[in-house]
Amino acid sequence: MERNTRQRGAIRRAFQRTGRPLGTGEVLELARAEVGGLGIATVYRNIRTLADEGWLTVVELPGAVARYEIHGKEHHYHFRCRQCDRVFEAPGCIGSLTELVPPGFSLEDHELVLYGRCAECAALA
Amino acid sequence: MERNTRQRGAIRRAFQRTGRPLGTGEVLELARAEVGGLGIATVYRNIRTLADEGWLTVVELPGAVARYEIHGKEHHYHFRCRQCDRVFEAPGCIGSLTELVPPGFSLEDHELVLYGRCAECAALA
DNA sequence: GTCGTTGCAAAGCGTTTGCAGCCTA
DNA sequence: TAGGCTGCAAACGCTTTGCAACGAC
Repeated sequence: MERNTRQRGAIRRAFQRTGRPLGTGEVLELARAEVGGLGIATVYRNIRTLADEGWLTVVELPGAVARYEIHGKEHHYHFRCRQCDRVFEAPGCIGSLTELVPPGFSLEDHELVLYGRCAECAALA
Repeated sequence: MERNTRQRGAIRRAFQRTGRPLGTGEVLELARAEVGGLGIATVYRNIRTLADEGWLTVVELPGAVARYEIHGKEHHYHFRCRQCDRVFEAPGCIGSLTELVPPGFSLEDHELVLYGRCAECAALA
């Protein structure tokens, strides 16, 4: 049976507070503000547990380490900042993709990744 | 100045002969057929060199190791078959994406990955 | 002969696992 | 009290780097 430890609570709150996909390093940093001696192995184990139980969704982007976000959000894409390397959500949905699908292929899903500068980094440049 | 070694030649030919994206392990295996003692570090270094000079293009897909293919293709997206796990090219380009970009963000590039069944697997199902 | 290149081994880096002790239920 | 959970450190797999020897030009 699953237990509610201080560590698991801190990790959950890290996702709830930021509202964007987080990598393990970001989770460790955020959750350590609450639980000082938190170890990276605990972050990995809890992320896996939370993903297995459906509380988290894995966000895999090309050439990047896996990130995770709370499951059950509206349809959205992801925007990856080339400067700070953070990932943000980009709500919305593009139209028909059928003209892109080769003949005979059956389309089930799609993932769109936007690259550029986030508002923070764009303002600094 | 760049030199034409047996190792580099074998690695180039591995790509030319197969005509599809290859990972480092596949390159090592194929090129070792020509150059027995070929080391994995040499494969990595040559792939980087060939990519830097524009002879290779990096193909990165979510949750997969990087692959490389000979440069010079038209603009295209990638279609990944969930059944046979092969990756295909999907020529074309979607229209405006500006309505997806959050306020203050600056869009530089985008990538679209389609998931589903390729013609071959769809026909079998 | 120069100096780019190679193979080996060691070092990184992100992730997983073994283990003894801790703590939630 | 039982056994899930934690932190530490070592193990992992993949990639990069240091280094002395090699070989293309």
